[in-house]
Amino acid sequence: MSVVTRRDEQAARTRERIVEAAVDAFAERGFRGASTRDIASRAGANQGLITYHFRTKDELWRAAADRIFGMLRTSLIARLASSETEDPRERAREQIREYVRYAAAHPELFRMMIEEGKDGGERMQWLVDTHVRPMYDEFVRSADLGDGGFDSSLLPHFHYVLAGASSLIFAVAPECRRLTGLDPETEAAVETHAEVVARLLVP
Amino acid sequence: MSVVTRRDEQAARTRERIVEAAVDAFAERGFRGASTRDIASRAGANQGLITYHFRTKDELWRAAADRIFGMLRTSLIARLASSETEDPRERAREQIREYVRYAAAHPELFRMMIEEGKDGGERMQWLVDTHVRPMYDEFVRSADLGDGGFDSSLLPHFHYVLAGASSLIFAVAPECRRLTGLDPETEAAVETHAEVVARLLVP
DNA sequence: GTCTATAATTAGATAGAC
DNA sequence: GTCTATCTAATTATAGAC
Repeated sequence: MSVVTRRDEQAARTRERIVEAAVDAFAERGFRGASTRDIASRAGANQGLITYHFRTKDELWRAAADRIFGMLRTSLIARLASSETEDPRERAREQIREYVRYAAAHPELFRMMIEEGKDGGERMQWLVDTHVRPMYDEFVRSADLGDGGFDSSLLPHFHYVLAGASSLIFAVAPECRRLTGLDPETEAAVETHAEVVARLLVP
Repeated sequence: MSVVTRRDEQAARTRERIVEAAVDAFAERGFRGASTRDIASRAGANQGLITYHFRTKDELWRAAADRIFGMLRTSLIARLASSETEDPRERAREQIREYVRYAAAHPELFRMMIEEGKDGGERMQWLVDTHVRPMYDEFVRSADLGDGGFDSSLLPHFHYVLAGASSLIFAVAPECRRLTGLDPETEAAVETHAEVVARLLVP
């Protein structure tokens, strides 16, 4: 049947570069603000290639979203498996710390959630159904186990408290630097933020 | 000198309508995503009028930002003055609840902070210097007084934890509805969220 | 002051050479 | 596969009639 040629590999690499450039561009400027010409330029490729590999800007956006959320999922799963402590509260804290560390390393995710979540458009619906709901279900499950189960009607509130408290400082890192003088992207700041959030949510 | 004519009043009302439409449009779509034609259309006015009243899209954006942050400031000051409890911790909680209520009523503010704070552009710098820093200074002052003063290097973290935890659920209300079934814009949900945030931050 | 008409850019998508 | 050239539509800002 099909044979993987050198040309196929080169094309796959080009496609990858475009997706990575798209992740950055969409996170920085949003769907409308990012232009396919700019994305192609960042990837060192031609604008026509975007049409060739992805057909439309919308499909390119979906490929970028797949990449962002796929990375989060594998990262969280890896850490969950390697947890060593027995105390359920300390385990919950470590999970929160890991979530904060990911938010620091990948502010794109939070920016994309805000960008699309604020309106009820098709991209938001696709994002929720495809990527956010599986993660939210996991959050609900671990919250139920971890704390002996509190009023489940509070879970949506806790979810958005956790997400907002963990991510905002990294999503607006340039603002944080100018406003407070603190660079939230240093490792020390990330660990401090992780500890603050973990201790507030699991006292 | 100058006399306020009926025509002046009409012009002032037109200007106001344009500013209000701009607040909505910029919050929904960001600076790039919002078009002056759309803003004029929402205001029931002509696109040429934006140039007449504001010269550029950038100046219109500044007028919209002035309006958003001006409303927050007057709202918070009014509530601070009317506080009745003596217990400093309960006073701090009431302040947080009021912040959450404002975030619920005006998700535009949070959306604008994210939209501009994520890059280091001129609009972010103007926004921080003009509107955010005075509010942050007030936050630092009241945090020092309220809790007998903790490590001040943690203040930036607490600030962004408070802002993110309070605002995210309302900033992405359509997503919240689809993901969890909860409509965060109902009064009951707002009060629940206010209580959750206040109790987490001031146990 | 408010409007219409339009100039100058820039966008996403297409066609076709190589 | 990758590129250049181009089409159509939408953008901000301007010019000028009323």
